[in-house]
Amino acid sequence: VMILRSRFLDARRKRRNFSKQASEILNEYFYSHLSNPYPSEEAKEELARKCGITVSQVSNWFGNKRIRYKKNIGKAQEEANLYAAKKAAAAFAGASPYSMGGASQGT
Amino acid sequence: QQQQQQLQQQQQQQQAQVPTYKWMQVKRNVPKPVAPKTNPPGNEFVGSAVGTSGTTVYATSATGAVSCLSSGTLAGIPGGFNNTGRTNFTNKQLTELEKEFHFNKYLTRARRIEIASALQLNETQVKIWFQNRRMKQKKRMKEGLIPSDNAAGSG
DNA sequence: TGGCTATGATTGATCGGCGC
DNA sequence: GGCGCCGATCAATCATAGCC
Repeated sequence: VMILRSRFLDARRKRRNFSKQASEILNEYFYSHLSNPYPSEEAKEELARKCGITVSQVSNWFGNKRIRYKKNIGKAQEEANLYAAKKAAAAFAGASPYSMGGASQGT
Repeated sequence: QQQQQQLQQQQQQQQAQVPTYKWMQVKRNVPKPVAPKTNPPGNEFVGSAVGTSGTTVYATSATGAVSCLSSGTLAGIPGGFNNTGRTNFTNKQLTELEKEFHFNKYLTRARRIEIASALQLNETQVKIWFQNRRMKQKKRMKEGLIPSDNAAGSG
């Protein structure tokens, strides 16, 4: 048994949760694109940069998020409402902090 | 493709602000929820012929299931299925596949059959393994890792 | 310190598109 | 019309991080 285990006891072994900031960014994108949470390669790169993680990690995050979200359908998706509220609040402000559509070149 | 963007939230219920979108309903054709019947220790006949059609890789007959894993003997046991249908390759099988992979990243039909037979796996499983392997290598390349088996990680 | 949940990574297998 | 490959994704699982 351990033989099979040892096989990959090197990669997932050590891992760290993404920073709160990173999770925030990812969640913001996810819930602001809840209708189609499939970021393009470019969007992933952008997110990866913002979060300070790799593109693969972004892909993993969205993969996990989508699956886990589906599993929670039926339950109270507080997160969804939470970010929906935040989005609404942001709308009032007159800004769209969750618009990842165009590559905004902040200066 | 844009049309998809306009997905149709048909199941839109009075669900607060969280409607059900198409992607939430996406369901993949799970391989096989394993044989519902009980698998008493004794039957070791492994995966039968690979679906020539290609569509259904797994044995169309539920009896085609193999639960070698239950035996617990991992010393060279052919693909052990899980209760989810996911094949659990043994260390030996993986070793052989890796060796072949180092030899050549792509397999020929003939070679595939040989390996599949030697490892007691379906041709499709071997094919899929190689495909995933190639993708894995590409991914590692992007991360900056050396695909070579000679990974000298100093530090 | 021990149990439970949350979370990131891995991986066999599937989906859709492409070229031969 | 079928087959293999690619790229992305799914779905289940593993193993650890994090909290109480």
